[in-house]
Amino acid sequence: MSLVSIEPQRLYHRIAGQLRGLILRGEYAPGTRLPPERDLALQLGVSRPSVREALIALEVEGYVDIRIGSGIYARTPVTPGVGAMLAHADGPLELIRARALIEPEVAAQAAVNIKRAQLDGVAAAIALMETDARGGRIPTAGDRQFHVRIAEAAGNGVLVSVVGQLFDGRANPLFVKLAHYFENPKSWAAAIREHRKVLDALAAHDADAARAAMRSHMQLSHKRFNAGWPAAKRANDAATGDDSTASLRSQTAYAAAA
Amino acid sequence: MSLVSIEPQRLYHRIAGQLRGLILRGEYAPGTRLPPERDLALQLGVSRPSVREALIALEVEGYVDIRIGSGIYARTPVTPGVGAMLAHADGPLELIRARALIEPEVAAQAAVNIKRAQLDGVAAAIALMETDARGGRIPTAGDRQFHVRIAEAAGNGVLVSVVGQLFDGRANPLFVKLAHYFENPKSWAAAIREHRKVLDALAAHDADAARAAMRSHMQLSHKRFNAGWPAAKRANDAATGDDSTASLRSQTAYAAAA
DNA sequence: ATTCAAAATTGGTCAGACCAATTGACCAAT
DNA sequence: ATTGGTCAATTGGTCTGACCAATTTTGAAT
Repeated sequence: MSLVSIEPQRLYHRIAGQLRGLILRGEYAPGTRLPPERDLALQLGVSRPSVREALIALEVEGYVDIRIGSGIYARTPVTPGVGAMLAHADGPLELIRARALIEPEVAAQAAVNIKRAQLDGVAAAIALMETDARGGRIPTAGDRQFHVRIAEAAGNGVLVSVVGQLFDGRANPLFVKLAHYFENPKSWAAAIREHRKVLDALAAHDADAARAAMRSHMQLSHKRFNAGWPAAKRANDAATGDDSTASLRSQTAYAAAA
Repeated sequence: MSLVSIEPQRLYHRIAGQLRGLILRGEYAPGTRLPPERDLALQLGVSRPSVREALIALEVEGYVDIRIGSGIYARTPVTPGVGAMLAHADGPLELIRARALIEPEVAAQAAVNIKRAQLDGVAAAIALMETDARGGRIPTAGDRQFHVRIAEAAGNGVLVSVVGQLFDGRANPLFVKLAHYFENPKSWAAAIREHRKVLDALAAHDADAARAAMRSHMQLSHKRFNAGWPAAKRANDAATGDDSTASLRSQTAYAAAA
């Protein structure tokens, strides 16, 4: 069951990925206007309908506002509840520790309930990560799908919501700005390997194995982030001219924006 | 301020709305295939690009899976957001089941980290419940304190937020309206007894015992609610003049509002 | 300097075409 | 009978080019 179907990348998805990255990275700051559809198509070397499809996806996700006759405006998506969570949060590491506590139990529950179609859905999420990673893109979409679909398989909508919200904690500016210290082809490859272990346990309906695999994945994730954290923290402090309270301030800024 | 700026409904939005309704209403059951894009365009009297834009929006929202060369398949939508957590008929029960999965782990973590002052805080929360209950008041405040303070003792702000949000699910109208079917002096006395068991385990820094005690509390809570549920459901249906399809309708209503 | 209508810009929609992946029918070889 | 391959039909993916509608900008008239 380590074989997963390959999922062809549709153009709109890749375009949306690029633009989403630019927005999260601040190249298109919230409120600013993006280039016109026609220019984007030209710059990206694709047709205007493809750009439009990507923009509609981003609009649904809340990353842009589209105003007829005026233009496309960047936005930072507001996921309900996340702001409140991160108001207390001490950064990405705390977020991951919380997930490390919750998601293994979710996976264990999912292992019991999961249906064939849901298993395929999880496999597809991993496949999406692979194609994105192989294409040099950050496979966040597939990563989110993986975790959320497992929560769905657990058969509890509340858990789906919680897992989704926790994942979306990545949208936190501090997290995003420092992401490239942790996210690289090697770390993503490791994450994909760990995901596959979870999938195997789910396929075997082995709750204990699923719990262990997910816990391992979270702990290794924590380790990866932790390794890059000091450097990232230094860079962040230097960039903001701030001292040790950097994380607190940017948290406040986020809460105010939300 | 009864004037509201009219947002020009873009075509793809209206198309997506129709299709979303059909999927939620079961006309396109999950897993079944929708008509080809070309047919949809014909039936709706719009162009194929517009249909495609609608489908991409629905795909991002999770209502359909699009498979190249094969077709468009309806999917059971994911319901994000805290408010959406309780959009199901067995909302309160599902909420408790989610807490039963998460909070035992939180308690186990808290047992390891908890400090003397925090222990006193948890004890105070139980005391508050007692005085409220003895005075004939509903001891929700102390109940919330109990659960949130344990999360605080776990030393993770994200968990504090999650536990708090889940507890506040009680604020849901459906939950509130039916609460008096489950909440009575006897059930509160039982809850207080169970809380005290958790407190003992925390004081002993016994993670396993804390996990077990919290799990037991949640399971018994679930049992109490479950026992009163049929009667509550009947009363609710009668009050709303509804029949057995109440749950389905309220789901649809929610989705339409969102 | 202000006003306001024309022009330019920009998103919204459409039509038709061709490509690519999937599917199913049919046939040949084992 | 089963397996494997081929081919045509189906279906989604993308592109080109065009025109419409709303907004913004421009610039002339006042």
